[in-house]
Amino acid sequence: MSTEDNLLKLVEVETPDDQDYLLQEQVGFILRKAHQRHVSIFAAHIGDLTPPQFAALAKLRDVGETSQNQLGTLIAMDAATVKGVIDRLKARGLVELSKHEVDKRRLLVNLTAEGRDAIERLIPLAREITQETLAPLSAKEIATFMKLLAKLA
Amino acid sequence: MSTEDNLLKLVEVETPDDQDYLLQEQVGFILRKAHQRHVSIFAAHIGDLTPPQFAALAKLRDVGETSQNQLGTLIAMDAATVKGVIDRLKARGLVELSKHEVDKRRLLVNLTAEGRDAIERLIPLAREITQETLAPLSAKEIATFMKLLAKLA
DNA sequence: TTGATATCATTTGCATACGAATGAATTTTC
DNA sequence: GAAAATTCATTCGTATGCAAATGATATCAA
Repeated sequence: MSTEDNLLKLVEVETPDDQDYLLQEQVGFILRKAHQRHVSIFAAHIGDLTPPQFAALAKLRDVGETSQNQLGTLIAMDAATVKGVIDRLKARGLVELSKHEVDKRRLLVNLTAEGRDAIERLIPLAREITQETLAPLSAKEIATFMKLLAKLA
Repeated sequence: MSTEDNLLKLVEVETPDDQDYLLQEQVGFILRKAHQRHVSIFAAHIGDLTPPQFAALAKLRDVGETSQNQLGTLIAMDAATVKGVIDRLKARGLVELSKHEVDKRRLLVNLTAEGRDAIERLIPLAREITQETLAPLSAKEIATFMKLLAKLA
């Protein structure tokens, strides 16, 4: 290999050609597709609730009554988004709202009896959703993948 | 360990307790967060274009003129979604639309000169976005993660 | 104590994302 | 070649998702 060839190769390594950019190989693009697939699997198992709605119910079950904002933090939703989700759950009678006695800014959210029934009933289906989402991977691959995915989230 | 303990353990393995369900450990939830983080990184590098808009431009650069539907397939967007994306790109003069001469159903989409300039200019930034998204992982971990993620998408 | 800051919630505006319904054009099938 | 099925695109309705602006309340600091 000539000196010029080596120089060319060096340049190539440090400033990749635009031809090299393949959308289908970028993390962001594949991440978006993987998420889409999961949402689709979710909808096939749980038709009458969205993943964010489910997340709100599941988290309320874990922590009990909290403020709307705090719930948003726990399920990674900003204030504007969580409001819409809670509004819809309230309209369906799955959660109830009340005012914080001391701090009048806070809007407390809690499961209703019906909401509690719903989330208990749905958790087994959620397990299936997780399983089906991970079905293309072996048990060992799942462990590896979850560890790395967690680092990126 | 007593026979009863063993029985209990067996039952537990096959029908996990609802207490075991932790939202923060479910693929779907973490996938959503990882995607959110990526979008946030994207926005920090490329403020005037969204990831779907970028995907449309990048794919048009790869394949040249295509129908709107075909483009949607290539970038994993349904017909309704891709229409909105293309409408906005058209309004900004980055793509142009024309009718297919033979098949009158099809709406052809292509980059304008400005659109081509834009995508060429943005690709280096997109490389940085990919790098920053994957920054929490080592080179070896990146290879493993991308392989497994691709299986899920 | 009051003035500055921070927090909680709401609203508006914009951009995906997708199911379902519709209409137009093409292809398949018999 | 006509009927049936398919494909392409649009529209509508609903649901995230987030930035930015606003208002109410709470906390901090001088």
